[in-house]
Amino acid sequence: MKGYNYRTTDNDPTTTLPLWEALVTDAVGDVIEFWGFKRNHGRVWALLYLRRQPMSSSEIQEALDLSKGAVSMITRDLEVWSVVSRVRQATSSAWHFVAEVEFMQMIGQVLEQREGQLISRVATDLKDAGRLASEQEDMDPETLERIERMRRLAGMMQQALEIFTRTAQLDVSKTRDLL
Amino acid sequence: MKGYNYRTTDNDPTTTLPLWEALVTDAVGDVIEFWGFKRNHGRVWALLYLRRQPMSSSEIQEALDLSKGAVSMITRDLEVWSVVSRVRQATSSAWHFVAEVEFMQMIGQVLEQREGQLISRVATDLKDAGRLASEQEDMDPETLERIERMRRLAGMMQQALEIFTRTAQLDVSKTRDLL
DNA sequence: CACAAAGTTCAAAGGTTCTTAAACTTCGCA
DNA sequence: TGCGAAGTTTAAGAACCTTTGAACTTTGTG
Repeated sequence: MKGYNYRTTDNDPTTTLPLWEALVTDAVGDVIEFWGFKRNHGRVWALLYLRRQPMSSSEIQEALDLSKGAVSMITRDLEVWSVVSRVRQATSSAWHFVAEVEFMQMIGQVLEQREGQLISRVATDLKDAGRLASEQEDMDPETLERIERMRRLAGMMQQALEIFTRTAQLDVSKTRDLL
Repeated sequence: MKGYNYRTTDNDPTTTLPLWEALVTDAVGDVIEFWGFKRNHGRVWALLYLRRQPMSSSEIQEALDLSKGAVSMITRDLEVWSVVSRVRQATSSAWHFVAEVEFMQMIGQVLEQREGQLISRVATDLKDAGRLASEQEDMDPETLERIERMRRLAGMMQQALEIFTRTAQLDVSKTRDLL
């Protein structure tokens, strides 16, 4: 969808990350990007989920070829969304991160939030438009009807999207031990 | 979501387009942009739908403050997607455009196409990753299990999205005379 | 406390997408 | 056929998003 590529070094990344791990992290990165998040959000989560043991920022940074700042920002996002948590390791003074498994929940939450903002604004604007149009002198009633129909269509989209997010979450909880 | 603003002239666009029309076209533009299309696709369709009579390229251009090239490209897209059609007017040698009403159909089609491409690629990559990982010497079976679980999650997303697109189209056909 | 390591922030760089303007092509008509 | 209007294509540029890298702040430990 976006396809940014900021790799500055020409080093083969497989020298630090096995191909199979790269395939998995990139695949999850693609999926998460499709849903409107950043590719690296998915890559970091997938790496932590695969490794199954806490990783430090610098380990993540090296494995995925990211900058220190990027790892800081991405892990903070993932933590806010509750899909990653921060733990202490006895052997090190640095924070380590582990993957949580509630992945669809994050997607559903953010989609519903985005959708809500959009639809409420659109509904307001279309209502205003209808009011202003009806105040016009030589207004065709058919035009007013069309505005009203668009308003209903927007509401329908909202319902459909709501159904989707609920279904997606339900499917996950149905097979709760999937991840 | 995107929100580009290339308005070069500082002229008030309401001098050429009544406020209520601008509200409607912008609202539809916002919705369509949310679905991954360009804002101006929605604006042009909404204008044609509101006006209820064929409009020439230059009329669209002036009403929505677009360039000649932009109108050409946008109308071509809309025509390919069958949400706008091109007609001849007796009074003019120029093509005119009218809005079709199958709006959700276009969204559903394009979503399913995008989704299909993505999911099939992800499925392939995760399958490859699982195969490569299982060929490793000291591979933990639990890790293989996690790759397999991600593969299943991807399939689940596909199903959920499919349900959504079908539901959205179904809702429209149920109320087929909505628009 | 001091200092070193870890973590955060943000201006600037790098990359992608969209729009425009101008060159180019096609179409309608005399 | 030749001309002008209509329409299409595309290189250049504007706007936007993401990442980086360095300065800055916080944290842990002797």
